Amino acid sequence: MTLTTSRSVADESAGYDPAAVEEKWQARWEAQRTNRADLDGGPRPHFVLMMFPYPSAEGLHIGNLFAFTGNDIYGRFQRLRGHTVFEPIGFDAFGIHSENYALKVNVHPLELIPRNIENFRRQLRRAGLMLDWDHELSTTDPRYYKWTQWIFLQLLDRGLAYKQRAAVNWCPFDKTVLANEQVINGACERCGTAVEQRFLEQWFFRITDYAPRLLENLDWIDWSDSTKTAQRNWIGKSEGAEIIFRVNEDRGSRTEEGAIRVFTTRADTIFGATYLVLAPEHPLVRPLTTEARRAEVDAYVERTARQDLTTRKSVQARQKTGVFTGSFAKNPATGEAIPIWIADYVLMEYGTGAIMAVPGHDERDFEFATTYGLPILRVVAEDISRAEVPLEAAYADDEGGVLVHSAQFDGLTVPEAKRRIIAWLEAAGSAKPVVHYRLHDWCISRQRYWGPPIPIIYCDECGMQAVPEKDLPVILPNVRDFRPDDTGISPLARHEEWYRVPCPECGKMGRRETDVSDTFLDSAWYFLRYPSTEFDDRPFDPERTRKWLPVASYIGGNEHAVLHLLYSRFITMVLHDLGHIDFEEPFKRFRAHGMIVREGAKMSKSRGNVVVPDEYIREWGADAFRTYLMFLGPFEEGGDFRDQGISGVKRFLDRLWVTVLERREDGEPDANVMRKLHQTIRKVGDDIPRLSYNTAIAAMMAYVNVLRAGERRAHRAEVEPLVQLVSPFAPHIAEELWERSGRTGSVFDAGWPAFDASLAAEELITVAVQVNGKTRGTIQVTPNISQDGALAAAMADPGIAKFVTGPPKRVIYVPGRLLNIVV
RNA sequence: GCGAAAGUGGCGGAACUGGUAGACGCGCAGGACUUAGGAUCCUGUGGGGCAACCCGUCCGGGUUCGAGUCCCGGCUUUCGCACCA
Repeated sequence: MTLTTSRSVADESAGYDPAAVEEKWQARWEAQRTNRADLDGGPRPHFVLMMFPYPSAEGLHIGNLFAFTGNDIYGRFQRLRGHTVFEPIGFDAFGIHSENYALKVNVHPLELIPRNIENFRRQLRRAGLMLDWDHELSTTDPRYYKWTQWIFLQLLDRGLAYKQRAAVNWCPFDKTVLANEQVINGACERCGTAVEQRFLEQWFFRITDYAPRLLENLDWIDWSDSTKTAQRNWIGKSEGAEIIFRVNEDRGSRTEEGAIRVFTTRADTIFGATYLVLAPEHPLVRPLTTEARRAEVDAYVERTARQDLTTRKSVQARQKTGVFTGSFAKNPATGEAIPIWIADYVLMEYGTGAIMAVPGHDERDFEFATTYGLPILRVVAEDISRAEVPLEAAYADDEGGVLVHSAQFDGLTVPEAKRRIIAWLEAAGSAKPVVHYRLHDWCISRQRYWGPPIPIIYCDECGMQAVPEKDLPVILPNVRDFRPDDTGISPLARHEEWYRVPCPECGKMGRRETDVSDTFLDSAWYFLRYPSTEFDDRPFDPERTRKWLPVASYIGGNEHAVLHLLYSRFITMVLHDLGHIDFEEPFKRFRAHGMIVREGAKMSKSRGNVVVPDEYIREWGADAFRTYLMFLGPFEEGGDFRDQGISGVKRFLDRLWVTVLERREDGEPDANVMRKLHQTIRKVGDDIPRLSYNTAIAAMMAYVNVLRAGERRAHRAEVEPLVQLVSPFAPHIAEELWERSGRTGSVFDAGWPAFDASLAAEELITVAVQVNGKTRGTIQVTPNISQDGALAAAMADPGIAKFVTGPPKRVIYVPGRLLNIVV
């Protein structure tokens, strides 16, 4: 990268000096409070939200800035359209990320985070975002996390928070538990270490209670499809039946222990269920194991327990293994006794932890049956005539086939058979229709230091007590020794002076809960806090909330599709149900932005190809940098950052600058130019709401090219609206040019230029002429010309007429676009 | 394996509900102005052909007057989910 010769503001014949212009306007915005929204009095409120950043030591990265700029352009546009736009900013500063970094550099997070935030503030100001700094928040501020703790208590009160000893994901590197959503392919999403299974007392939120609603609302909220699909998959609804298999009937067992409940989505295949499989952790494994099989079964159970989740769940190691328990169950459809096995491919955490195995129609069961020589029956066939064709692989199609070898159900289609067989079994008391979700309850406790303490006190007399609301916040103490250890107990537990506290009920000495809550709880409600940051006696003011929420436009990365975005929806629903807010979906519109790569490759510190925004802004200016980021490609798809490309955008801004400054005030504007102007106004105004920023910029570039063609100087009426069009993208230069056009006040209070369709209409339009579908030329005609008129005009063109070798068999005329002559 | 999206010049990318493929920009080539240019301005730029023209949107079929766009089959890439019963 080379430095362009810096020009003074005085020498402006070829361009402008972004540093001077941008500094001037950033200072003026600050002094005149241009970017502050009047939250109480402002008309037509419009809340534009961007995912608040984690204030890392490295500073703002390109992905942040890409998202923020895209959001800012949308917000500025809405403001120009007459809305009061609230564009707040905050910092997601709690969490393992910060804590691990603090440990690494050996600086306390209480010192580190304010420093990082200060750097972020500087960078965000320099980027020219229309941020309302009056409502800045940080999740680490006791004034904020007081209410994070309050939300916990709301859930606790409603029975939606509970503590349970459970198998949890434990990261041995970060030394903490992880939510299921934070485990990727059996590894910690943060450090990549293989996650272990541990049994610990943990706090959970009953998000599964909300699974149906979280799923159903996806049908009507205006979100990116990719995000909705990701949430649907994560919630993972599957409809099926629970079927009861009686066991050891020969021994006369009729107790509950004598029954195995299995979950299946393929009740239609029950005539092909030739064995059962229990998860090794299943409580019935022990009672069902016969003496003869005990040693082998115990060994297998123990082996599985030792195995870490990565290996167990990994696709590579999916060699099916299992052991026969020695017991049999009765297939309720056939009445036959079928063997009961245990195998680690059945997971205790899903369904009932037990399955009926149908090797003929399930790949996993087929593989298992093949390995252990269990019978494989065909009960579904492509059609009746193939009923006796042996299966070489599982036939798992659950739509196309028909039933065979299934007694009175033979010949039914699979969907029909599902209904009929479930009903038949239900009548006999051995089945019921059931819906299962993959979604698990949200484990929110973390055995770490850097988070909001969970507001609970344990008393030997009174048991578990919620910290009374008047005692909130429970302040996170400033302790020097916050390194987590391998015990699974929070570092706060080592600080007796903090955790010793009187019981709020009886006053005797109790002890505090020493776990802190998950960072994702902090970020699951921050948008509710923004409009109400000045109130300390309530989490969100009812008036303000009614006026500003739900969020009108939310923009963020799709990496949060199942974490932050799902949790936010859940917390919002809970607060709605508790009567605190009158809406149940937090974000009216959400759009996922794309990713920025560099020279076709992913950016990463290890590759050393990270774009540092500061450097580019210093050299090219924030306006050029913003506009370039938006010009790279479709906002929702991201783009490829190439260093050379930014010069084109800077050139565009320079040409804009010169054109506006050289404008003439006398005479009349050119009708042709005005036509292009209004076409551009329409195009940009259409493109911005759809986030098609790259094409909006292209249209403005094309218009500047029109203005600069030939020797003429542009008229004021031709350039002034262009300054308004550019302003959401390049706010500083727009303000400067607005002022230099003799206007007073901010361009952002000047409104959006009016579009006049009559001015945009062309007098003559170009119609493509095809002969037999091949384009042979164009004709210039009036827009309302008839088909015959267009045909006559085409035939008058010798270059076209020569292809018309006979009388036209057919003529197709698409008005204003195309004429096709078929001969 | 399942699900979603996408394959267009040397490159990033345009093309609304099927209607002039390649807008806009980068790069490149030539020219102007210059002591100079990695500044600025002008011109050209999908491939082939002297030309008339021909060929071109991952590959192969199809529907249509007309297909980058729709349908069928295949290939490739990216991103989710992944022994979920």
